Amino acid sequence: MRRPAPPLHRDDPKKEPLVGHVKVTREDWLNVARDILVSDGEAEVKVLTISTRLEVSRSSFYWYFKSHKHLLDALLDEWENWNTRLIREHCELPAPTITAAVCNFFRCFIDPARFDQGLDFAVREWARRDGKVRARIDRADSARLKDIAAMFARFDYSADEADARARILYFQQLGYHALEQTEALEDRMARLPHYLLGFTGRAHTGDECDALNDFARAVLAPPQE
Amino acid sequence: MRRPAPPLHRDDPKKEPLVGHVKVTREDWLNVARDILVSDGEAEVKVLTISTRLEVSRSSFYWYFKSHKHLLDALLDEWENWNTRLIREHCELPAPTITAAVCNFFRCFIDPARFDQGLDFAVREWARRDGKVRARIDRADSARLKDIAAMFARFDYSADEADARARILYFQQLGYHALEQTEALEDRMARLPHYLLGFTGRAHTGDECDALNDFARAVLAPPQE
DNA sequence: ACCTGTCTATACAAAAGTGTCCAATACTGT
DNA sequence: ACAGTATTGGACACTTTTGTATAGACAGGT
Repeated sequence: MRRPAPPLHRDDPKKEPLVGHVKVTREDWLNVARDILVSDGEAEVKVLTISTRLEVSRSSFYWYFKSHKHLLDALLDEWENWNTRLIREHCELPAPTITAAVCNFFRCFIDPARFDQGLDFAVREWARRDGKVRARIDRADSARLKDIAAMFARFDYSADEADARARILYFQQLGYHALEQTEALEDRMARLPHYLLGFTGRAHTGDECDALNDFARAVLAPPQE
Repeated sequence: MRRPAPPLHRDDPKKEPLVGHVKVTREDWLNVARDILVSDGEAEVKVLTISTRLEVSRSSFYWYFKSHKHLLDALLDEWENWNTRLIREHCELPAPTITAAVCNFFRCFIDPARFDQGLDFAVREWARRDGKVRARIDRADSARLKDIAAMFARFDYSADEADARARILYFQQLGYHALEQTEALEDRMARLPHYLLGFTGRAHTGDECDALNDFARAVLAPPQE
């Protein structure tokens, strides 16, 4: 049914003879794919779009990646390894006080060369329509919370207290929206000690606006009785 | 080039004769489309998907909507009218004090039957890859901020102070992520008075963790000098 | 000069999605 | 029951996108 392709000739003399043409690598495909993922979302990560931006033929893609799905998997691997490892490293930095340690944690997010917030949010959005991605997000969140809790535990907070403060810090960083999308995390937030609930934004029933007063105090101060 | 379709017969006796078959309306198409928009994002709002869920033929769609694009436009109109009007109405509710008025504002978001946060975020995500949607989001944000500022102004805050507090309240409600996606709003946040910047999360450079202490005080208290 | 492995281009196939046409069907009023 | 209108289904055309087959181009070693 399928005829063999006719012989091909590079018969367009106007076309650059590839002199000085920088070779496209697997990394290039990944980088452009990641850019599109962050700026336009997973649905826009298309083989044709990337190949056009790289100015190579679409089919070259299949030399580097088995399929479109394998590219997306590679992006996910990259994201999970990089972002989660960065948080762990920042949490493990030596610090004289818990306040200094929390500041180290913040620095991880402030420097765009470190933690890639855009990528993290893009993956979170992706997870909304893909259960497997959601599972990886949840796993990554668990790992990160564990690392942050370990940071508090180094300064003699009890396991429970360290855990609660880790959730608050992480939530504050991700913002309300990320939490909305991550049911597993949301469930954990719902079980926070009552006196720490105020500034999570969940306790704003109208009578408790004042509860927001306690952000830094609640995170850094010793536990109440 | 196109042959006329052969005559058709409903020749499958197993098929329900549509007795008791509730007629599908334009509203039904819109409702399912909105559900998919909220749960899976704009890219998944497809004619075939909706028609399958409604258990009608795909082509029936074109009786109610001129095209796929017209459906998306209708969803956008719905969103803009409903959510923005709700915020205005809550801001205009009579209240004895500014604290009570802010609590009214919060109620709008707490009750899921009122403001549809999921829809708002879905539209914000959509806006990331569509300039026209972004323009409508920005217009809606401006209108909402104006309404919130008017609420503060009713309690004798100056125009500038009312405006600053409106931005803080609205930002707190949308969360960090929504702000990230809305350049116009972000630009306005950057021009807030310095003494109100602390708890926006933008000032966490490490030395200023304590600045978060002032949430309710900054929003509700009289201006500092 | 020739071979070999690596990368790229063209052609083809197939699937999914949108939009159009028209006949079939359901509903409404008489 | 009948006619006319509103709504739906089936076939088709077109586009976008993924995936496959195979030949061409190129660089380095022999």
